[in-house]
Amino acid sequence: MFVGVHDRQLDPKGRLALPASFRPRLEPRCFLSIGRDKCVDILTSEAFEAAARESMEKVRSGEMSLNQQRAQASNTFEVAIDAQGRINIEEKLREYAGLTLNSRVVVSGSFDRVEIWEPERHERVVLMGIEQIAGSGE
Amino acid sequence: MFVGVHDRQLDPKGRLALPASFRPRLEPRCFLSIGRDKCVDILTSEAFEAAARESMEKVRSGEMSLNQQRAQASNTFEVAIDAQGRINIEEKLREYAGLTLNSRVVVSGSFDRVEIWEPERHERVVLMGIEQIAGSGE
DNA sequence: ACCAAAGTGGGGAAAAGTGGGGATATCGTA
DNA sequence: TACGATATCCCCACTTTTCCCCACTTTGGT
Repeated sequence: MFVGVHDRQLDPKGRLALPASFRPRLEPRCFLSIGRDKCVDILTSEAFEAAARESMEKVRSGEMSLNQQRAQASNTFEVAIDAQGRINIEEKLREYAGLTLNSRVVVSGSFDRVEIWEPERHERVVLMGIEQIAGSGE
Repeated sequence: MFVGVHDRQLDPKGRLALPASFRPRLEPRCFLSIGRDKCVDILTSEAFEAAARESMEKVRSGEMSLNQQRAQASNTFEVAIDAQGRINIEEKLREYAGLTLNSRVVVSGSFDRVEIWEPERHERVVLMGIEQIAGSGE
């Protein structure tokens, strides 16, 4: 399970150093995709394979449209992890999540996957989540 | 699995450089065919063989007409990949998908196959797919 | 205070993408 | 059948991008 948040610098070349504790499960390669609420998802190879198979099965059975499969596949990128534990984040994904070169980003564990966030956006969604947790006890 | 989108130039001779990450699975030769929604499908030899066998089986069992098989076969072309990783796209397929010589095209992974699109058309189908994904969560 | 590990930045080599020239094959026509 | 025109394929060359490697800085632990 992936947990915890980590502040990171997105370097001028679009590279991001993964938290050391996440690396063993993501190496040697992982999959980046657009996540819900404008973040970038990092999936392990296993998780991606399972998701892709599930989609193809749903298309075959008519539960999912071909365009949905196309959207999912064209917004997913296979990336290698370099010797320093970094990945490249494609321009398309950076744009989707509002990530700027040469600035701070938040890398956040979310149990079954890792998410990359623009810091302010992340703070907002976490605050909303905390309020819901606190409120639910009353 | 094939994932990701890649912008490419269709050169004056009708040649298209395949994304390097797709090549190992498509070499030394692959099959081009008319795809759904006016795109060109690229199939691996294995995927093509499987599709052809399935069609023949369906014709035998009466699920598919002989004319459908004829249409499928006559719109499929076996193509070689040159030393630079490029394929030739037949005029017939270019016309079907609205691809123009000397202009940009989109090469898009779709898990089990690769698709070649006229850029605007591709953007439209992906947007439709995203809307359907977003809508299905409610 | 030192050492080890993690994070950050940049330069250079290698690969990917793109365009074009020329040899070879194919077809039509004289 | 010979010839010319056309198309196809193969190879070479240039440009751009990517990625691999090295090195410095920072952090945390002993």
